[in-house]
Amino acid sequence: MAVGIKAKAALTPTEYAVLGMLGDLGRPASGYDLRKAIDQSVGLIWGPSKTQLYTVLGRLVESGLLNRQVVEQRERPDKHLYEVTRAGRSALRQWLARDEDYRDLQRASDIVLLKTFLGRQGDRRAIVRQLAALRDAYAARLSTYDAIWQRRRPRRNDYAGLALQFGMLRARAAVEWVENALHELSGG
Amino acid sequence: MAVGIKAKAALTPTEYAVLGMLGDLGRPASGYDLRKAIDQSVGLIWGPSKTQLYTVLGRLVESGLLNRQVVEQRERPDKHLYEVTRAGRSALRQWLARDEDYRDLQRASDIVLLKTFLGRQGDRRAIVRQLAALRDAYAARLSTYDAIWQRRRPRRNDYAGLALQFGMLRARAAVEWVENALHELSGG
DNA sequence: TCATTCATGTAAGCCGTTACATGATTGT
DNA sequence: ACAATCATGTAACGGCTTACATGAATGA
Repeated sequence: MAVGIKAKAALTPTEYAVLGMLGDLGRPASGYDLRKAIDQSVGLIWGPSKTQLYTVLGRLVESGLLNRQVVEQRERPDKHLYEVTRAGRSALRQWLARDEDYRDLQRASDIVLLKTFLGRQGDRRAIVRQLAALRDAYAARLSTYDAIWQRRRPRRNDYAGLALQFGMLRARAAVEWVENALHELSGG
Repeated sequence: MAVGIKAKAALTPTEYAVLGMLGDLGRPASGYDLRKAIDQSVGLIWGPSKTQLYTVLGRLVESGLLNRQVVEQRERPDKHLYEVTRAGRSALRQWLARDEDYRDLQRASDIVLLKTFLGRQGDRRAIVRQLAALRDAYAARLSTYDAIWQRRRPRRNDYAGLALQFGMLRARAAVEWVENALHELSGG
């Protein structure tokens, strides 16, 4: 066992996103670099604010999931280069394989999407399993929506009805996407 | 001006959700009642946890947006009945009419959806305006996605590509829904 | 006998946002 | 002369989650 390192049971999704993004880059990067990389890719799915990024990097170093090298610079603040440790890769892989709680569907969906984005760093079957679970959860949600939709009487300017439709559309889009993703990942 | 009441500049979306839900019910309700009502309706869009609900109700009373009556009960904890005040209705109407920041699209989208749900308590044109803005923001996001999609080379097990597709699907679904909603609200 | 309904909260803790701080170099 | 790029953070604040607490009545 390693000494002097606090291994937390689980990290926040933001921490995994940062860890995963650094792993995806495949080379050491500074917070500054990382931020730019994130903005152009995962950022659309999951992104910490600028200051959060630095805080998170610090936390990950403390947990032993990242290595930090300090590169001294003249006339500039020192640059910190971060690299994923073996423990970091292991933690990421475990998280990628761990099932989510699908009762908070919005949250679960965001997380599974993030996991999919980082999927090549983990076990394909685990991702597939979670995608299937996500599909089922959305399907269940869809029938909930349908039930509500049925026992609703039509009215003019039906704001609540419109909001409901949005939920249904979203759920349907999610199911479609998952079906397709499963096909790509199982067949390919 | 009212005395002894702290009027905050703006509330959190959660607070507006609670305020709006209570307004939507149209009758005084306890936290307990409210929670059940929320679970079956807005809950799918926006829902505070159980304890948050009580905290929020307290805050809204302090701000003068809700009235609280205590109903004494034997053998049970006293029941607190909440009712929206005139100031509360006014605050809700102002929020429903206020434009959002669409740079955080996920957030903006959730909020506009919530506003749509509560729309009948506000000015229809303001809702329409915000829906139009949301559509534009999603359209912009779509072209961002398209640009990224174009300059991406095909590969096997393209996890990142799958995640990207999800974003695109979602964005397209959102645009479609908004178009339809605008049609319903403008035409009706 | 055990879970559910009714009915409310407090306490602890933490993640994340916003504002503030520094400062040289390079391009317009 | 001004903005952007590079490069890092701290401080304050606050909302939200999770765990804990109480307790009678009712139905399976």
